[in-house]
Amino acid sequence: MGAMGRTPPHPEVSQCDLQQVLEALVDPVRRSIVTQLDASGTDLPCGGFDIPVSKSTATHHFNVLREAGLIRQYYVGTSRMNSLRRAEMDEVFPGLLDALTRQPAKKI
Amino acid sequence: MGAMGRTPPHPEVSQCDLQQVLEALVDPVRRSIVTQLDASGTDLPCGGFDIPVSKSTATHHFNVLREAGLIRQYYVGTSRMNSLRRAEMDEVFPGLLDALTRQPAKKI
DNA sequence: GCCAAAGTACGATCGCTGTCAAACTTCGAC
DNA sequence: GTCGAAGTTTGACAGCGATCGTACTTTGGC
Repeated sequence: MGAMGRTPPHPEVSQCDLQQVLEALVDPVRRSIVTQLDASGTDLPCGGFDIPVSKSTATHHFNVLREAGLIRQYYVGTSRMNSLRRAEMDEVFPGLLDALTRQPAKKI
Repeated sequence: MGAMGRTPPHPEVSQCDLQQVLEALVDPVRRSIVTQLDASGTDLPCGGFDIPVSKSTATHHFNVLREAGLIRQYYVGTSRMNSLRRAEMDEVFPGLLDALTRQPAKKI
């Protein structure tokens, strides 16, 4: 058991910052990740997304999303699973994710 | 009558792009402009906002907001008035401005 | 006509961030 | 134990965009 076995830090819902959430969502790749998560309705591993970037760049994007409070991450084997914190986000920023995921998920 | 007398180009509501709108709203200064416009309920001249930037920078921000479709601009004397295109935005991106202006307008 | 007020246009700068490749770590399967 | 799959870490790089000062334009008031 090493660093990979521990779950990374997640912000509390109450201390989520709108500015940080917006900066996370303004990137097309990250917004696509959120949209895909929302559409799938299930948790997905990092490799389970259709995004046009390298693995290291993907890692970066997932970190930004997690630090903003948008997703929760946990390990299952070697896979890092990603879960959309939908209900929590709706609680703090009602209507925001609705407004963004309502849009047709454009190809990026 | 010169360049100042003509109204600058405004995008149609139908051709407003979510990505562009998000990029416009992610900047704290611009988001503050939108929030102040929404709160005031009236049109305001460029000089009528509480924003911590120079005049030339302010011009840039207003241009970005206009090109994204968020505000409408027209001249009254030497003043350039700014009007929030609230209803039109609500039509294309329902809930978006609601979610953003609901937040307490933080000091920037 | 002259001047001040309100913005605009133009460069220049500077920091941030998205990107990748390469090397590394961890875990599961065999 | 070896190997491959899945991610991470690190360092480097490139491009964008927010910012400012300065010079300029337009308009209205006197």
